[in-house]
Amino acid sequence: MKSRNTPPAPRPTAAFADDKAQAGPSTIERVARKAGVSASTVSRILNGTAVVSQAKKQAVDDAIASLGFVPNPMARGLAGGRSLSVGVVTQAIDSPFYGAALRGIEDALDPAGYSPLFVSGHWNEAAEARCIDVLRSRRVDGIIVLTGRLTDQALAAAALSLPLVVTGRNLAGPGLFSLNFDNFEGGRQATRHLLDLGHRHIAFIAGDQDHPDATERLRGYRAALEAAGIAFDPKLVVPGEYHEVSGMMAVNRLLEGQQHFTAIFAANDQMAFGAALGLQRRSLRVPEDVSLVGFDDLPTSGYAIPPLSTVHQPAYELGQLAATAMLQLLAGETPSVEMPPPRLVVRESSRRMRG
Amino acid sequence: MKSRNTPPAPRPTAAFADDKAQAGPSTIERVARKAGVSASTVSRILNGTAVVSQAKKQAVDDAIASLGFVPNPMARGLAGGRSLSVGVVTQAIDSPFYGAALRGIEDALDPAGYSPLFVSGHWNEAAEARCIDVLRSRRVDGIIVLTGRLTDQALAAAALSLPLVVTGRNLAGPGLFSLNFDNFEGGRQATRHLLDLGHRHIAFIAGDQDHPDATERLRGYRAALEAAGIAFDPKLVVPGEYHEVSGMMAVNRLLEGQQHFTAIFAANDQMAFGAALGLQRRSLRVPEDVSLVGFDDLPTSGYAIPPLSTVHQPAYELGQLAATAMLQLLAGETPSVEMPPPRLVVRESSRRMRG
DNA sequence: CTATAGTTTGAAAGCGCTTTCAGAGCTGCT
DNA sequence: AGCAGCTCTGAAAGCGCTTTCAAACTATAG
Repeated sequence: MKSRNTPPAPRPTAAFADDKAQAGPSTIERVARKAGVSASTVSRILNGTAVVSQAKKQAVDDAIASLGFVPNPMARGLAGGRSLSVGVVTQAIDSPFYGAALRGIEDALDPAGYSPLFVSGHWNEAAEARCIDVLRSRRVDGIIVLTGRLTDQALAAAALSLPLVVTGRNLAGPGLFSLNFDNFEGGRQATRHLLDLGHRHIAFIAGDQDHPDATERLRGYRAALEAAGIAFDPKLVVPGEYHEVSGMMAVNRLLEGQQHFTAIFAANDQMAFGAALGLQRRSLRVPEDVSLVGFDDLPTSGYAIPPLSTVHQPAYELGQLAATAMLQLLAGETPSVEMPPPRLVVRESSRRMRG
Repeated sequence: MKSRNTPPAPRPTAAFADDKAQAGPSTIERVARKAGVSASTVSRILNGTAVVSQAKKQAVDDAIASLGFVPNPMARGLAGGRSLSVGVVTQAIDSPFYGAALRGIEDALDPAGYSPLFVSGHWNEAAEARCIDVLRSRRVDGIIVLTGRLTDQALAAAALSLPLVVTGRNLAGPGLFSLNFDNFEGGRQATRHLLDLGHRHIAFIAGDQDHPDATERLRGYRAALEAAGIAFDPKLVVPGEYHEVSGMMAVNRLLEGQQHFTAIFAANDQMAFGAALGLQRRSLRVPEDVSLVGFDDLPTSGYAIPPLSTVHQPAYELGQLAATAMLQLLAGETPSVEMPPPRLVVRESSRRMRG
């Protein structure tokens, strides 16, 4: 039979045809031999690629079990042209918000045999672009981008060569799916809540205006105000950058600007914490003097002092849904997932206006 | 030249020997052809495996650049028997503490060409054991276990087949390295700080006693007390479970037990936050009525109300060091990294005893 | 009982790389 | 000049799997 070139006598790779459980790591070949079939058949059973007689299937299953065989993902990837892994570009793996999302992704991908590959973009466009390259070089089958700063075009371009799911945008295209939380509605609900409590002078600590989430939340704030017949006052809106310090500085700015307000809506919880601290430093109490509402509902928000009223963002579900959408994309289907609506969680940082 | 078997005419795989930049993804073969050398030479240059003449190296480098060639990690892994990836078992990818450590790992592994594979064990022994299996099935080259509940034997056993670095233990063995923070000293410093402020009745909210970290912190507390000539009072020690609620319940327990105390040392920041909330609910102010010290120094601890005095744990560095140790293990060296000593960060939750 | 259309199976090629192995060029010595 | 001892390079085998392709059966029809 096969007779490759003879010159350098091929060394005997598997000299003995014994199917004793020799120490070496089990290969598909070993399983095949033990079950008395060919490697192709084992592969077919493993992947459900073709019909195989019941008898052989049983024999192979037994052999797999007794050998404790686990297919080598690298060989699989190389031969099959797929890596069974999906890349995840996150902004900060150490943020409480993204952490939960990552867990959701992990949990949704696992049952499908896919595994996530996390890389962090540190809120930086160039770094994110690099992340995409890294992931591509690792031959991932698809990429999930959690929010981020990349331009829509950059994303669309990436989607040309690889299925892509992105959160925090509204984008569509071939091999591209986006999953967006209703930030507008969330902002509206938070503001509406303060309005319902009788507040008329509500300050807003905004997030980075380059970001759709941030601008949407602001839009929600304005919409609620408008619906209540209250004029929008730009002086009550101060910029922030989504972290604690900027919340604190925003409060200082508000106070130094002599603005009158009885409530603050911060575009995320971290800024709300900073704001609370800033208020405390000026001897203003939450919620006695100022009501405070955040956005995100971080795991710790319920234990802040005082426990923070906030708009719940289902980070874990977001991750799950993104991963599910990716699996659908990978299967050639059109994703059919949808984000749950925003939900306000009222705790103790907001209360009815005195008086 | 070579004449494989003729029967089923081998289809022409690369019929033309043109080195025009054909669309297909670039392979080492294409680079070789373009540079006018053999694939082996390219591989040698890529890996620095052998000396290659300067001229050829230059030609190859140019070819690589112009083709934008990136080696396929799967082929590499398959051929080389290494995956260039290291598994990381974390407890909760969404915990602020672990998140920072993961970032440290990522940063340290990257320059060496290795990439991390994160899986979470959810503080559950069985889940962690499964994680190890998953990682093994993904053919990682080594595993880093961040704390966790696995027994020392289980870890030692795993280390037999794969280099292993584990944090929060003191273990050693072939292919096993452990990296431990000095929790005893941290506990001592925190307690000592309260003692220095004049407190004599210091309660301790303990962590899970199955955990070395927790018991060590308790030991530090006792040691500091003893050094100050104060008798240890078991009634001032209440159990907790490292999360906010348990801190709150601990305070309730203390108060309901009519214990007299003017300060609390919580075995981690999350419990300290819970304790602060519990105190507030009983109208006790921090630090006016009760001083509070935590342990960990989470990113948010500086923005809590009041900003928390705590023992700083260098989570990011921990990750970096663990990864560095892993790289050394992988290189066959004996790891030579060491954890920085504990450092107390004094903020506003602790103050001198009145009177 | 033979031609025909399915089924089920195995051989072998190949995924893109690493790593022997041996040959080709040189150098320096006798 | 002749040969040992280097250094540098290419051919080819092989990592463990998937996937044609064709052979071997089996069932159905003529």
